[in-house]
Amino acid sequence: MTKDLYSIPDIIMSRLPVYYQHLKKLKESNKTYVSSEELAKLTGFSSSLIRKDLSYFGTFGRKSYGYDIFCLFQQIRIIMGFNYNKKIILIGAGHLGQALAYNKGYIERGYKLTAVFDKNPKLIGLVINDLEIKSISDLENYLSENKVDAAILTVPEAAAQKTADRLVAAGIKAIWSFAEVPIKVPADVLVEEQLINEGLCKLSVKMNQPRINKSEVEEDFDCEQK
Amino acid sequence: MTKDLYSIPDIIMSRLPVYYQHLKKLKESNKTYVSSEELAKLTGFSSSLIRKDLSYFGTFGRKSYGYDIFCLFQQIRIIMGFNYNKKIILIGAGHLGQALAYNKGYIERGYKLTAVFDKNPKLIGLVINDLEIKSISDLENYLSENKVDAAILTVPEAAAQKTADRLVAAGIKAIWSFAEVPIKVPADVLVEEQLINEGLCKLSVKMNQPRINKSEVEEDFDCEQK
DNA sequence: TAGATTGTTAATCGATTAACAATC
DNA sequence: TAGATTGTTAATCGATTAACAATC
Repeated sequence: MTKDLYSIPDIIMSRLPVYYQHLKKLKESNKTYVSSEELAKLTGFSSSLIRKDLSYFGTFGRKSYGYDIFCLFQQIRIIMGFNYNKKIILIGAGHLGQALAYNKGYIERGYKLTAVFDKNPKLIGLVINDLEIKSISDLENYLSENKVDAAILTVPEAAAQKTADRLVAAGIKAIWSFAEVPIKVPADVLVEEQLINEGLCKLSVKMNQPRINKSEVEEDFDCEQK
Repeated sequence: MTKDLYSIPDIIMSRLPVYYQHLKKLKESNKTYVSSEELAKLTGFSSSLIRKDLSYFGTFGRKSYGYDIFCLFQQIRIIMGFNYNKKIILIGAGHLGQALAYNKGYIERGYKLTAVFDKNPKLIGLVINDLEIKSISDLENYLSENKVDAAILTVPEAAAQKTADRLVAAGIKAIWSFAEVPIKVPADVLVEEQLINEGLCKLSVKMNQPRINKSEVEEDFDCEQK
C-alpha cells in the first residue's frame, strides 16, 4: 500500500536521483532483486535508511529476497514525474547552451527539447542537434503558439534576470537556470538553480581539509574584527 | 577567534557556495555590512541558521551593523580553498567538455585548466580556449611531467570507469566526474559526481507535486507486490 | 539614548540508526 | 528447516529555531 506521496520529505526526494541512477544500472544486469545492503554499498547510504526511504513509496521488498529492481525503478520514475511528457526550451546557445542541446538526458526523464533561442545573429539559423536556433525576439510569439512546460536558461549573467522576467511574463512556470547569479521570480514559478561550479567548490573544500586541519588559516587572514 | 575549522559539518559546508554566490554579488554593491536578516531573504535560510553557520568561521559580525561583507567573503574563500592554487585537466572534449573548457569559474576558485585530452583524432590538435587538445594516449606522459591536482571527466559513459582508472593509476587524487554512471575509485581519491541532469530531476519532481497530490499514482502503476 | 543586530543557549524538531519480530 | 532480509518501532543523534542577553 502506497502512502501519501505528497508528504515525502525533501531530504528523501533529494536521494531519489541517486537511487534512480543505481537502479538504472542494476536493471541492465541479470539480477531481479537487490537488497538494501547491496544498495547501501552502492549509494553510501545506510541499509536502514534505504529501507526507511523505500517504505515511503510502497512495498516492493520481499522478505529474504530484497527489492524488485524493475518495480522500484518504475515507481521512482513515477514519483519523479518522468512518465509525464513535458516540453522544454533552451535560451542561450553559447558553449554551455550547445552542450545542453546535445544532452541525452531529456527523453528518459520525460522532457522533449522543442526550441533553442539566442540573441546573437551569427548563431540564429544554425542547426544544433536538429534544432534551428531561433531569434530571442521570437520568444513571446513562440510561447503564445506552443505549450511549453519549462525553460533552460544559459544566457550570460548580465542578461539572466531580464530573460527570466520575459519567460515569466510569457507564462513559463519552471526554469532550470545555469546563470551564476541568483534570479528572482514570483512565488508560483519554480526555479532550479544549477550552480555548475558547485562541484568545483566541493572538490576544493575536500582537497583543502588536510591543509585547513594544520590550521594555517588564521595566519593567512588579517581581516578579523577586533 | 576562529574555531577548529576541521569540525565544520558537511551540511554547513554545503551552504558555503550559496553564501559565496550572494556575498560576491553583495561585494559589488556599495554596502559594507549585511545583516543575517538580509542574507536570510537572499538565501532562503533562516537568519538564526545563518548566524549559527557564520559563527563557525569567526566573528565577523558587529552588533547592530551586521557582517562585514568583504571579510566574510574572504574567509569563505579561505575555507573553500579558493586562495590555494590548483591545476586541473579536462578529459573528453565533446560538447560538454568544450563547454567546460570555456567555463569562467576556474580562476576565482583557484583552479587553472592546464590541458585538454580526447581520444578522437578529429579533435586532437584543435585549439579550444587557447588549449590544444592532446591525445589521450599522452595522458600518462603528461601527468608524469606535470603536477596536476584534479581532473574533469567528460568522456562517454562507456569509457568513464576505464578513464578514471587510468587517472588514478597516474596519481590523480581528485576527479570531477560528469559521467552519468557512478565510478569507483580507491578510498584516498576524491570523486565529485556532477549529475548534470539532477536539476532536471528536481524540476520534474516539483512540477509533478500537484498531480501526485491528486494521487493518480497508484492507478498508473500495476507493479505492486501482492 | 533607543534601536538594531549579533552570538549563543536551550528547546524543538526532524532525520538516522539500531534492533528485532515477521516471514519468505 | 535455517538463513536472509524486509518493514517498522523506539532510541539516538544532529540540525534548526526561538529567544534573549550583550552591546554597538
